[in-house]
Amino acid sequence: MTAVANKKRSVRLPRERRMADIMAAAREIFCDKGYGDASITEIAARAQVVEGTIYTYFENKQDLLVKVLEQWYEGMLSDYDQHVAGIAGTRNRLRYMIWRHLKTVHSEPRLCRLVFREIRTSADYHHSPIFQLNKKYTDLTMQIVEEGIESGEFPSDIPVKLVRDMVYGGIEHHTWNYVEGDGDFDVDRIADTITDIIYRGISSTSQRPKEETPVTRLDGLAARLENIAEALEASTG
Amino acid sequence: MTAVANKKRSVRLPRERRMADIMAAAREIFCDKGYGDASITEIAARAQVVEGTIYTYFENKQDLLVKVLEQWYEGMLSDYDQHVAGIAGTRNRLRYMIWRHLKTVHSEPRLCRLVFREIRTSADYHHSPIFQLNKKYTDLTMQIVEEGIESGEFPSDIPVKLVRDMVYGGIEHHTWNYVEGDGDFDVDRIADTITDIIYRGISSTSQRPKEETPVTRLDGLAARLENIAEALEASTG
DNA sequence: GCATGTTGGTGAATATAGTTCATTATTGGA
DNA sequence: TCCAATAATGAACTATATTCACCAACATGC
Repeated sequence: MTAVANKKRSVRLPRERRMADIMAAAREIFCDKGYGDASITEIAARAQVVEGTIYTYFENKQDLLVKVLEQWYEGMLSDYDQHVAGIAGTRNRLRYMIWRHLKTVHSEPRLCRLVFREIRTSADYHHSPIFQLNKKYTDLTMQIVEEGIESGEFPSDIPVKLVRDMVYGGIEHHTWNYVEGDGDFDVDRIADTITDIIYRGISSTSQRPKEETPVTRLDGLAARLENIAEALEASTG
Repeated sequence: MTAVANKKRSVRLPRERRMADIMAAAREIFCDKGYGDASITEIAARAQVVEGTIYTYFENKQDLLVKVLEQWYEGMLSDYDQHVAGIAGTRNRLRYMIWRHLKTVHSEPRLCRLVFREIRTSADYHHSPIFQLNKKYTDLTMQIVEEGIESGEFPSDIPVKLVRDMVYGGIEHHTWNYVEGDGDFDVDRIADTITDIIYRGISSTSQRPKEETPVTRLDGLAARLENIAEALEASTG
C-alpha cells in the first residue's frame, strides 16, 4: 500500500501563485458550467487545494468570480485607448468600438456570458472595478459621438447615452444565442450594419420631418420609387 | 393558553384557488426581494400553506416564478394586436411598439426585472411559453419593418432582426438603472428618440455631397425618376 | 542549527436553503 | 354514514456554501 504517500501534503506556495492557481481553476470551471452549476468543491479539487483554502484568498464564491473576470477585463481593455487614437474620423472610430466589442463577444463567449448574466446583476455592481472598467470604455464611445457633434456631423441635441445603450444593448441582444452556445455571427458584417444604422440615425445630413423641404421630400420619394422599381423588376424578371 | 386554537387547520381549497393564492404570494415576494433572496418558506407563509403544499402545484421554485410571470405576460400582451391594427403608417406603428414596451417597463419594473435577469437566462427558456409570447410580439415589430420595406420606405436589404435587437436591447440597457430601482425615465421622450434614430437609420435616402445646391439636386432627382419610369414602363408594358 | 510565532492549509462541522415523502385528515361521492 | 382519493402537513433529507478549531510549514531571531 502507498498509504504513506497518500497522506496530506500541505505545501505553502507564495500568495500570488496560490491565488493564480485558484483563479485559473475557477475560470475553467465557471466557463464550462456557468456560475450556478460550478461548485467550490470542484474548483478546489482542480486547484489542488481544499474548500477552506479558497476562503483564505477570496471572500466567497461571488467574489472569486468577480476577481476572475476583473483580471480578464483588465488585460482585454488595456490597449483600447491607443488603438482608437490611431483611427481618424468619427465614423471609423465608432465602427472600431462596435467591431471591437463584437470581436470580444465572438472570441470569449463564455466569459462574456458570465459578465452579462451574473456580474452585472449583482447588487453592488455599480461599486465594482469591473463596472468602472466597463464605464471607461463605453464612455469612450460616447466621447466619439460628442466629437461628431463638435465636428457638425451630428446635431447637438442627440441623446448620447441612448446611442451608447442602443449600440451595446443591440449587440448584447443580437449575440444572445451565440453566447448561449447556439449559432454564430459575422463580426465584420454586423459591425458595418450597426455603424451604418447608428451613423445615419443620428447624422445631421438626413433631414428630419420637421425640417422637411420640397427638395428633401422629392429625394425621399425618389428613393422609395427606386426601391419599388427594384422590387418590381425582381418579381417580373 | 389557546393551544387548542393553534392546532393545525387543514382546509382543502379548490385547485384554482390554492394555486392563485400561492402565485399571488409568490409574485409579491419575488417582486420585493428578487428570485434569489425570496424563500419558499416565506412564500408558503404568506399564502398560508406549508412548504410541501407548494410542491403539489409547482415543480420547483423556478417553475413557480415562471408560472407567475407567464400569467402576467398573457394579460399584458393580450390587446397588442388590436392596438397596432388601429394605427396607420410604418413610423407610427413602430413608435407604438417602442412606446408600449417602454411603458410596460416603466409601470412594472419589478416584474420586468425578473424576466430580464432570471427567466431569460434559464437553460430551457427557448421552449417556454413566455419565450413564445415574447417572440410573438417582437415578431410584430419585425413585421412592421417588413411592411416599411414593401412600401419602399426602407431598402430591402436591411437586417430586420438586427433592428429588432437594437430596439429591445437599447431599451433594456437604457432602462437598466430604473429597473434596478434607481432613477426614472421619460417614456414618451425616449420612445420618440428611439423611433427617430431607427427610422432615419434604416430609411431609404441617397447619399449626397454637402455642396450640392437645390437645383443640381433636383436635376439629379429628375434623372433618377426618369430611370425609374423607364424601368417601370419596361416591366409593366 | 534550534526554538518559536505567524499564518497558510486542512477537513470536519455548521448553516441555509430547496426538495422529498411518509403520514394525517378533509371531502366528494357511493 | 362510510370510504377511497388525495390535498395538506411538517419533519427528514440533500446539496452547497461557508466557518472554524486545529495542525504544520516556513521565516525570523537567538
